[in-house]
Amino acid sequence: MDASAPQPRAADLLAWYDRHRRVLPWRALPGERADPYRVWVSEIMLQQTTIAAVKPYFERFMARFPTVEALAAAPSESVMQAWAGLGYYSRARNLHACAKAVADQHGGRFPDTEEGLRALPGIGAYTSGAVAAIAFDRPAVAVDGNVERVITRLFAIEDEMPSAKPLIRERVLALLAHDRPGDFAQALMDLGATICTPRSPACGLCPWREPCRARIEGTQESFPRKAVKKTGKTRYGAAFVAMREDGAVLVRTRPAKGLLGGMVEVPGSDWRSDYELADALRDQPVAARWRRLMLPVRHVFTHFPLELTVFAGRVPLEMQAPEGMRFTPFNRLKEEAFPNVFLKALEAGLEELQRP
DNA sequence: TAATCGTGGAG
DNA sequence: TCTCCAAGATT
Repeated sequence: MDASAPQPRAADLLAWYDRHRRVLPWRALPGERADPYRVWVSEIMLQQTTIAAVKPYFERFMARFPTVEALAAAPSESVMQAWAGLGYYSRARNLHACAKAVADQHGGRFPDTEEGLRALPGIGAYTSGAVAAIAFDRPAVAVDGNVERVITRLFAIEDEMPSAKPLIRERVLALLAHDRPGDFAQALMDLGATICTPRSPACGLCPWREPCRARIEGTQESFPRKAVKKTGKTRYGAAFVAMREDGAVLVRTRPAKGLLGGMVEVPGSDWRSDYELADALRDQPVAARWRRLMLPVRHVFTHFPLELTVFAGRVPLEMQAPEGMRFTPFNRLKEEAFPNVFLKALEAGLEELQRP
């Protein structure tokens, strides 16, 4: 052990935070009280999602659903549409369920303890701690990817993720600034996001550069330790863009659970690694003279890549939508809760139909 | 414990 | 082009 290395102190982190804290739409200014509703919505949106991607969604969401009561009273289609494009759609379903629980069972006020928050849908170990600390200034720890990186470097924790999680929590709890728990939680995340970055961390600017074991040993970028994860096999499928003579397009809503659950799609086949394109017409939603697009739509999900072959066709005005499907007027397509993969397919299909 | 679950940007 | 990964939760 190197006896000359000092122990990390929360006070040094907070002093850095007071000078360098980021200004964010959901974050209260110094001295202001945080709004639990805004904090909660932001924390759900920020799960596995970058700040840059969240910002426009957050602003639109707040304008559309200003309070937890407004969100609870909204139809689910409206909530899913507001979330469309942001990904991980179970978050939106759980968010809506959580708003209803808060409105109906908690009088419109969020529980102000980690345990109370943890019992709500979509709120797990991280988010319960984050909301408790940030919105209610409770002495709770919020361990996200930033904190995992900062702490594993600070103490040179060799255990692979996610096995190291209990030890990380323990270390954060020992460091916690009990006089400023909310600021401490946000400071730890700001440090990870701006200084203690995954690659090329700015150790020279870090308030914890002296006590950091990894920096002392020169192994910063090797933390946190984690196993390499392998990507799944490519899946293939067909999607059909059927446009009626008046411009309306055939769509349907996906089942509530599973991949892209509760979102809207253009009809298509299952997605399988052994899908045979030669049999694609078996999967057509309605009979039509389909034009097959030469360039497939490529899309990458977390656990597998997808290649979607798009078929585009015109159908007569009197065509009835099959059971479970509907025609959406062209000028209302933008109001449908399409995930990006189906926006890509739709765009490709519509472009094809414009050609002579 | 290990899968599942989106998307876009950075290097 | 490819890999990583971003304020994770659920099953």
